[in-house]
Amino acid sequence: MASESGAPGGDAAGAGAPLTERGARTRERLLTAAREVFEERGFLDTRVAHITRHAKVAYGSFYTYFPSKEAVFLEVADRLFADMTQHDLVPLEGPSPAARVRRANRAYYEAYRRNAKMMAIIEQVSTFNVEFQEMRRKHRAVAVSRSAKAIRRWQAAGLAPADIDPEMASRALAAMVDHSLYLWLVQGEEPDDRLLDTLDTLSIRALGLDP
Amino acid sequence: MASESGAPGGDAAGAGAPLTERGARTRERLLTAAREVFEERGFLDTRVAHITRHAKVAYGSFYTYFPSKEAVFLEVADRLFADMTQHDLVPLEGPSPAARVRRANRAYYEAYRRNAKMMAIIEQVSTFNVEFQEMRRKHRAVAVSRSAKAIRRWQAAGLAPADIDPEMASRALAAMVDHSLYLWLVQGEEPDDRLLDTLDTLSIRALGLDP
Amino acid sequence: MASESGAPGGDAAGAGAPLTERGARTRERLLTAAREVFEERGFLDTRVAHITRHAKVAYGSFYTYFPSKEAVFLEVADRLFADMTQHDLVPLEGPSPAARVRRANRAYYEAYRRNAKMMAIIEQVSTFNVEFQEMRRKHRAVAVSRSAKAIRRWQAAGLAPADIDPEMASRALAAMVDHSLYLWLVQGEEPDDRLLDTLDTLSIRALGLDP
Amino acid sequence: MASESGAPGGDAAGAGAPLTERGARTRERLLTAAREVFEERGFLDTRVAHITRHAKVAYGSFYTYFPSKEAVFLEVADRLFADMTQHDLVPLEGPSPAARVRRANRAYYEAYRRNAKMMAIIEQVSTFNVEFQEMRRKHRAVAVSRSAKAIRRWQAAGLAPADIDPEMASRALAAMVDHSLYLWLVQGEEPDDRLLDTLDTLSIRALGLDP
DNA sequence: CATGAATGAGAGTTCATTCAT
DNA sequence: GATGAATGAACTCTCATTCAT
Repeated sequence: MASESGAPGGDAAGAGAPLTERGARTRERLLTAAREVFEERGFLDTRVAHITRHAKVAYGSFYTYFPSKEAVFLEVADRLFADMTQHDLVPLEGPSPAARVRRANRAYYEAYRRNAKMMAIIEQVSTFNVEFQEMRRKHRAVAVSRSAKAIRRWQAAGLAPADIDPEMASRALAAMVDHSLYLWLVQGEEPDDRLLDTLDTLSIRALGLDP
Repeated sequence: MASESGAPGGDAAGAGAPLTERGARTRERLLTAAREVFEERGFLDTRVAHITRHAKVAYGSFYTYFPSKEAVFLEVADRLFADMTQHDLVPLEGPSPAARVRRANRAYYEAYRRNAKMMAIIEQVSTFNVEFQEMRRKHRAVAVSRSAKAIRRWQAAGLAPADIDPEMASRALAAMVDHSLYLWLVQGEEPDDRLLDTLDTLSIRALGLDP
Repeated sequence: MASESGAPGGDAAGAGAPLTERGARTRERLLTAAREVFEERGFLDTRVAHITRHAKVAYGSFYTYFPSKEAVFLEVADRLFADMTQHDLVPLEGPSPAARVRRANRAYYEAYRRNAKMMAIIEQVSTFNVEFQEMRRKHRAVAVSRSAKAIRRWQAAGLAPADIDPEMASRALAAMVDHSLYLWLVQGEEPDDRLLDTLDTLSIRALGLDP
Repeated sequence: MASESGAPGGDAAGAGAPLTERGARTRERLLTAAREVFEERGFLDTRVAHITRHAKVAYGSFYTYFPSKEAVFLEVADRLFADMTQHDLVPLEGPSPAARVRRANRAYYEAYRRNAKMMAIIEQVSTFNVEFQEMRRKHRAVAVSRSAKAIRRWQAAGLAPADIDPEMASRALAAMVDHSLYLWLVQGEEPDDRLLDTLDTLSIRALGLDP
């Protein structure tokens, strides 16, 4: 599956990976073009012809590298998720739980803003493509369980109240941040920069952390 | 708003409201069938033929009452929103802010569960239909401003901390509840009934209410 | 055939003629509306619904009086031809052949102008409806043979050169007048009132008449 | 003008000019088939499927080269007009005005007879397609102004009476010839070879030329 | 007679995918 | 590999005509 093989050379696409230098370049051009076109028109309104035209590649060449429109999208999304979860790799150790919540929220916000257009399309595809839903579910699960682990640690250290369910709380708060950003940055809900502060404050209060 | 233009009596282009009893029945059959088919297959995979077959009317009869697939959907969604927001009309006066938050969350949950399948489709359509996005935005705005007003009242009464932005907080918490239910009831995220309690607890804590 | 039964009460339409006073009025309303709508939108773009709406009559009532869209059109055209050929009945005796040519041309022009919109539609229908072509052919034949007879008389009286074929000449000159008016009044060819004088002059010269 | 936008090389919306030899052949097959089918069934009764079947190509291939039925028709008509006006390029210098009128009439007659079936369809389309009306108007204007210039020259040389309006006269006579041929060759008016001679004679007499 | 709903055979157009060169 | 033509199953919407009330 694409989520396991983000790097070129994997067998994500189902079509033979390019062996030559030239092939690799063409494939790359198609991927870049695909992302740009998807962002511009959405998945549904994107035609394979749009992608090849944008990539300045022959129509037929598309199918040399990708077995279908879904396949390119999956790979584009894969790269995006790599970018989105990169911040998680940053050492989460820091001065205080509250500070770390704030930092994580901001990092996610930055990543979201950077990829807002694709996030919109990802949301779109998630509504009808089961394979893709599964991919998202996995990504979410990883993030949620990481947060849950942190909460559990804080509870053990007496920094967070014990009556909170770590899994459920991280699921709910992730949903809050994620969807708030979606409504703001994708659906164009009236922008308001107080929102970010509010998300921090609510998260911290909800978890009973010392601000 | 859709409830004014989509309802019988409007003069949507090319389709008219039925003038006879019989026509009204056919229209109703189509609406019911439409909802059932949409729930079954999603908006994109629904064909007008599916709807008419399900309603046991001729293909062409569909266009006697609706100018397009989008139009029936809008009307189906309109009815759904009416049902979803009905609970808001319940008097919000109650024993305590925390109790009222719980009650509102539960009411929303019940409504969501009742309409989960359609909510999925509504999410789908929202990702590509601008007109429909606007309709949802308005519904959200109404709900959010109502919650904000409540928060403001509680702040004035000293029942909630003053440093919370009522608008932003209600936006964020609505997003939390809404999206958590979406991931659970629509996307099939591993079900867990602790989630509901967690949503209540987090909401109440986040708002600094006395549990 | 419609051309033989222009008056209500004939069996032109194939549907029973109206027996009651009320029926006659409805039928009349439909005929008037039909003409107006045909003139406005052309035959092809006219829908039966347009006609009934315009006549403020129920959709189904149309088929009480006319078996098809073609049938109303035929009857509308029939009335029009009656108006167009009325002027032929005016005694053609006059001071001189040239004067009579002029008078006939002007009379035709007046009639054409009066009915220009319908003439356009008639031309349209003639291009695909064989039955209708035949109707027009008959009308033309009558007019042409009448003119031919006049030319023959003038030849016998020494007022026109004998080397002209009366039938062919009247066919050709009728075509000239008819089509010139068509291009002018229907196709919107740059209007020019010198055209009428030219038609007279050319007709008279072509027939070798003393102006 | 159609000859600029309809011809290969234009970028008519949705359809492109073939880039390969093979594509050019397919396009040509479609054009030929289109003309044959149009002649056989008329514009209105022609289906795209008829054309593709006749050309032995897949249904969809039609839309590789033409954006619509109208578009092929425009291009077929364009080619026809090129053929119809070819004779105008023949040097008009000749023994006498009368002889040149005769020659022009005969050349037009030959062209008309060669293309009679398509002329019928062109007439049909002209009655409802505005774009196409404009195209015909332009072609007519060119032909008429050329004749008018000749008449003017003859008047200057004293070969034609000065009281004739050259523009109007050439419009009227063109209408006469055109429509007479139309009624004969298209509408199947009783054929008569005296008609051609009569058209010559009337034209010459009408213009006051020395036979 | 009047009314308006019901019918369903088309027709044009799209576009992912396959294939020939 | 690259190129672009070829394919044809869908799908939506129209509208003359028929029918039930």
